[in-house]
Amino acid sequence: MTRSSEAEPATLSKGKGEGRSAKALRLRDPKLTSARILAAAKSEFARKGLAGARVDAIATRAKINKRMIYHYFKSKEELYLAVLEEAYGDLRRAERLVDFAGREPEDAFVALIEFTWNYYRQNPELLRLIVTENIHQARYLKRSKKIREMHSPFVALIGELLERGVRQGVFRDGIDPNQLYISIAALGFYYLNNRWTLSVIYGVDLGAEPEMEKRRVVMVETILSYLRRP
Amino acid sequence: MTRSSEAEPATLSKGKGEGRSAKALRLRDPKLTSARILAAAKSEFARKGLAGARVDAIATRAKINKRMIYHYFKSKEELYLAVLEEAYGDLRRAERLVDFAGREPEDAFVALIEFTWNYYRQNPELLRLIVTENIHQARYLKRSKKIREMHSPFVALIGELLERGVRQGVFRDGIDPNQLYISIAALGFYYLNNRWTLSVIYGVDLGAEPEMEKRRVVMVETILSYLRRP
DNA sequence: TCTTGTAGGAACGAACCAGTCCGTTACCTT
DNA sequence: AAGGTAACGGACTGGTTCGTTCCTACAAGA
Repeated sequence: MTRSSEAEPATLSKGKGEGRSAKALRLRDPKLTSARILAAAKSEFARKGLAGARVDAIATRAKINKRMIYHYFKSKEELYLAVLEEAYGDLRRAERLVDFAGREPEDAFVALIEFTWNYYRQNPELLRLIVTENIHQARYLKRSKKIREMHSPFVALIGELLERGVRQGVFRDGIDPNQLYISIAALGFYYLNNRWTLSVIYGVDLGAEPEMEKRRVVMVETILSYLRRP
Repeated sequence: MTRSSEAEPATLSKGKGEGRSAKALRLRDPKLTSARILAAAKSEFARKGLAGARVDAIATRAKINKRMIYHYFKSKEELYLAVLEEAYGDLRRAERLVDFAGREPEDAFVALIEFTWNYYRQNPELLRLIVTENIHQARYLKRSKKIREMHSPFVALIGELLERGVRQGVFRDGIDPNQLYISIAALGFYYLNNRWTLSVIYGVDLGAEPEMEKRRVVMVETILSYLRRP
């Protein structure tokens, strides 16, 4: 019953150091194991919510023993919080990578809106997790210290862009950056998250590409109209 | 008929030696009982989601025996669907009661936006239920025949208002009523539902009145800017 | 060499929980 | 007035689920 089992565990090369060389096939890989648990948990929690998620299902999906979940994360709830933190962290990291240098305010806003839209589209699990956490009135997120440190770079950026736009005479004055960012998020988030019930009510598949594309255009136009000086 | 229902059943005290005498005291009241179950279930499902809700908790809250839940509704899931249908029905009924007669297009839109905002504020449970149902990708709503018949009167109204506004030269052309209604809903829905996590992230209580009022103003201004001819 | 951390398997137990059995009683119809 | 049915209740059950326990094994760093 030797454990030659599957192919190699992909040797998650996470850095440069890597002094061990020869032993390519890692039988024990704490980072990989906990990463696998996290990935499986993310999927399960996003799909079923906190109460609906099954720890056994996460173990099966991660192809590890359930015991390992309690080894790395103390409880179902701590695992859930870890998943949340990771998902938010990924978003913030992606936001920081967008390059707005040298763009005029209006162009920058278009890029910002489209980044948000695309990120939401490509990361449906993040949206589900946020929604789940709001059902719990952010009870778990409140516990997290990491989250509070993870400010979005977009809010400050929006502040700067608004200022420049006003100085250039293209944007109206007195817009609140926080509220604006919420509006941008809202127009995409609501659509993507609620498209299931909306599709039933309207009798249209809002997840289909033509409808999705329409939404992107409406989002951009709505925000730009609001920004422009009347 | 002499359906004298409505009368107060209230007294559930059966230990009393009080003779039966007056027939006013109803011990059995199917309508009231199932209404109580529905109300309790609405609260429980909204708070905990479908998986998180406990049938026993619903029974306790409704002050009835759990057996009655299965008497009136066949299962937890059917009860959940009944709750959803009722919540949607209430919304549609309220929408139909708004009077837009004689208003100019722009005023009518303001009224429509504010109605939506106020209704969402006053019915947080509806939002939670919708969110829960979307986690399930509208699996239960799809089963419902009632829902498909419950078209919102607002979509047709928006179509008319847009047309009149365009004819009057105050609105821009080519706006999609469906997308517009989604935008209006989105700006309020997202804020109210996600204010828990957003408050943690921003470090501000977005549920406080000054912030809520700011939101209302932003909503109206955003939509009107989009409507107005550039 | 020894210690600690990583890993798997199997099964348990206690709590929990949706749904049912079985019996009783109020109310309506005839 | 009788009889049937719908409304109700207490207690229970069979299955599930989180978290644990006991056991074995081995990898790697000290």
